[in-house]
Amino acid sequence: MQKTGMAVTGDEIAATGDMPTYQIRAPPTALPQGVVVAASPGSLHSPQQLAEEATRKRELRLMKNREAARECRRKKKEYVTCLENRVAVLENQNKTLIEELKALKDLYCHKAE
DNA sequence: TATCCCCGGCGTCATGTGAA
DNA sequence: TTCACATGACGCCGGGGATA
Repeated sequence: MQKTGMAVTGDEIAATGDMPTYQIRAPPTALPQGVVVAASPGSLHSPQQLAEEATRKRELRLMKNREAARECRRKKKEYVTCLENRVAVLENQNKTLIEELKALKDLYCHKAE
């Protein structure tokens, strides 16, 4: 089973502290190989043809859902990575602010003396 | 080396949701 | 209301580390 390419580059998830705007890929313009477009319902007659049509529809649905599930997992993973990056950024900011506060307190104490 | 356990990825089904 | 798509839940499978 082939893998689809990533829609978002690493740069877009860079730890800037901002939430990235996810780029959703445009839907494929052509059906994958092996998928046969169903004949129009009016051209079906025998029970066998109906059964084949039903099978074709089911396979098409399964294939689309397979792809959708992959894409969904990819996006979820990307989202989690983004959150982890944001956590790291905020932790750094917090550390910096605490140090800054400490420095200001020291300064204030020395001036007060 | 064999076995166990955990984890991540996958396919499928059921269901929610928005658009036509 | 119907349809297509997105996503949560579930079970299965294979890889890799830990242990006897």
